[in-house]
Amino acid sequence: MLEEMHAFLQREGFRVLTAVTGKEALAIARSERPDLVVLDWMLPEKSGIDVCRELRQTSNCGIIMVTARSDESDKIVGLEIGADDYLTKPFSLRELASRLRALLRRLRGPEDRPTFLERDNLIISEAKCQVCKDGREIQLTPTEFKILYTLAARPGMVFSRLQLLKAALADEYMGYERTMDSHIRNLRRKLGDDPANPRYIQTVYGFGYRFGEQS
Amino acid sequence: MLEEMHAFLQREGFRVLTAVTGKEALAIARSERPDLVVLDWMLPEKSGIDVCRELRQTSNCGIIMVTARSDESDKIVGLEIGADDYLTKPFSLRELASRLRALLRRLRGPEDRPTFLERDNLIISEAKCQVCKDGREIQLTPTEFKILYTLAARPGMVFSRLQLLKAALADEYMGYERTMDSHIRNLRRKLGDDPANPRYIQTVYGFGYRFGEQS
DNA sequence: GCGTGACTTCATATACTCTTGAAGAAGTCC
DNA sequence: GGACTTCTTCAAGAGTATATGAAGTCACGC
Repeated sequence: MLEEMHAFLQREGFRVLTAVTGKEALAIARSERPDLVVLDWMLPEKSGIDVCRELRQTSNCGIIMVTARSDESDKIVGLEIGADDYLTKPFSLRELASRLRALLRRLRGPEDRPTFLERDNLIISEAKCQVCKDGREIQLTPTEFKILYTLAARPGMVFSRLQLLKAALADEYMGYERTMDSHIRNLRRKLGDDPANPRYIQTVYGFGYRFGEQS
Repeated sequence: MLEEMHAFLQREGFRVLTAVTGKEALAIARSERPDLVVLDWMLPEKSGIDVCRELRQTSNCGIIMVTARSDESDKIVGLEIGADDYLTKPFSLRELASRLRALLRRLRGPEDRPTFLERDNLIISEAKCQVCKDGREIQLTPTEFKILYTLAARPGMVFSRLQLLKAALADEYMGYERTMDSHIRNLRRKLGDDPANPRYIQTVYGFGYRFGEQS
């Protein structure tokens, strides 16, 4: 079964390493640092559960447990102990591959941002670098766009002026912090935001700015 | 079944919102931005698959599909389209809860450091620079916020006035120590803390202040 | 070159926060 | 209870942060 799985996953485009015992698995995981681990519950020398627990102490990799034990309580133990998914034999290899890909997507997750954000009556499209309000396009400069996108990606979260400048321009930006005030002013004007009571870009005195959470 | 699930997950500590149609689900997801979505394949008006696809365009939330269709190809479609997990009916609610928790663990990501503190009926969010009591936001000044955060990060630990001033303002603060008394007074007033018998910010005579331990 | 648009800086007005000290209340110790 | 220390309260002035308009710098295409 191990060989079958190895061959199939390799054909699906994964780079696969295998181990026969729990000890071996841990050793390989430590040296090779895989993105994903497929773990059988029943292993010689060390149970899959123990391997899972030990792995979790040093690694954030995705773990899918695979086993013949279909008891509900076993599944729950596996999941609570740190596994991301739990498959009961028999299962299809294609399903395993799909679950691995889904998990991988999640692991890589936070980086790949959605291609557009919809907030209130604004649509912010990263792919097109364009912003629409009520269906009408608003012309923004590149810097303004990046600032707005950074803010709108996490509504309610407060960003300092420096954080925003670093996000919008170079990461090593070392200029005048008040520059951000000007960009914010221009953004608010273009978005039709009332500075006294802003709907989109709100000032957080002493900290910076945030994108307003709609209620 | 919807009601049963709602009740069970609520008992497990999740805050649950429900929708009966796909359209409704999308509307709620957009306005409430849930961390997790449990999605049935068969929905009136819009299929779970469509909802999943649309959700993924704007949201990075965890999605578990739940369905009576146990076809391998259905599972694979669901997973490839953006769902994180796929459960076939009948399934146990306890397993669902475990899978939700596993997914949540993954969503919250590698930075295991929580960005907010929850004390008693207060929620102190560092990312949002905002404090809520009983769900209502309390407006604090930057200094007040930093003092409260410092205290609440270590309940029961006593901080001297100077320590708190250095934490909240510059580390080289060299002013009048009694300044802290004013900030504490303002904080207690805003938090609704009775100075004679404070619940949150307690005076330690001769030493300083501490955040009250609750248990 | 010159004009244009994008970004930055500056000066000023305005808004908000922090600090201060003194008086009185509360706590501690003998 | 008395003497002493420490804490709370208060309001006004000093101090700091933000908004805004205008002007300066820079790169790019014509």
